[in-house]
Amino acid sequence: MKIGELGRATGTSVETIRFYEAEGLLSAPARNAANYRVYELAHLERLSFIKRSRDLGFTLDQVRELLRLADDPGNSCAGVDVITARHVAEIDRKLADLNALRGELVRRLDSCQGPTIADCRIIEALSPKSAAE
Amino acid sequence: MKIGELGRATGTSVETIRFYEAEGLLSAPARNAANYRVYELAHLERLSFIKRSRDLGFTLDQVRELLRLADDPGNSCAGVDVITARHVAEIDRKLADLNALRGELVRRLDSCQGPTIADCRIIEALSPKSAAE
DNA sequence: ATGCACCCTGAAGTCACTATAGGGTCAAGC
DNA sequence: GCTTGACCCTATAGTGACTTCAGGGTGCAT
Repeated sequence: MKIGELGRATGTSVETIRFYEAEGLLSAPARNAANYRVYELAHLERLSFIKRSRDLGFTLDQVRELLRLADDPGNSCAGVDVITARHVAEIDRKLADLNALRGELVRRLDSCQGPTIADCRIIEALSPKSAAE
Repeated sequence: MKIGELGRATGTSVETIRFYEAEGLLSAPARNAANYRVYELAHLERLSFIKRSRDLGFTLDQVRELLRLADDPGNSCAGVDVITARHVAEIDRKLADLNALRGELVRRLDSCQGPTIADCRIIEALSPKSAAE
């Protein structure tokens, strides 16, 4: 399996796969006569794991840790739980921030009536002279 | 007003102010005999505008555009509305993504029962052999 | 032999800062 | 007059997770 196939199979770009190899997340595969990377099933599985973790928003450092934990089936599950719970807490923080942001923006959009900048409530809200806080 | 005062007045770090100057967002102020930057009220107002916009999640490119629009009071307000509406749409996308993510993570956390990795539902969900999709 | 899709390396660019190294300035206190 | 400390300066590199670019090699079909 060449790098392009692996990319298509996992939904990862070729550049990203090479990047993961350089980062030590994915082990360097064998090379054929033309110096092309040749991947085995184990690589596909590993990269799928990485892709899923990234899609769930884990950082590369967290993925590294999850891989380390997953590699030993005797390990306690607690480490995984901790990483996941911490990640959920982080997401909750981001959700709260974004919701607050959205509220402010929509409020400003709704109040914008005049046709020119001089009457624009959004610009007005951003400008220091009308500072509301 | 020196750079440190300006920073305290706007809640911006000294490094960030110099960065904004290098980026062309904030015009270069006069210098005193010691080559220190000396800021006027106009700089404070401009930087406040930038800070507010950034706090609302606009990118520096969007801030640049907002500043350009705000500079001419005769401009149509429509441009500002478009930038803001686009930004709200972007936030909505992020909110949906984060909510979906959170749901998946919590579902996995809740279902994690066994004490070791071998029984861990989170690792299982990340591993390709149990691919659910 | 020519085109095209694919592969390779190494380096630089992205975003919005943050940090670091190595220095100069200024007022207060000894 | 000398030191201490807070402040200021420039230039450069680092962050995360890639992406893009420059400049080339490979493999197969036409």
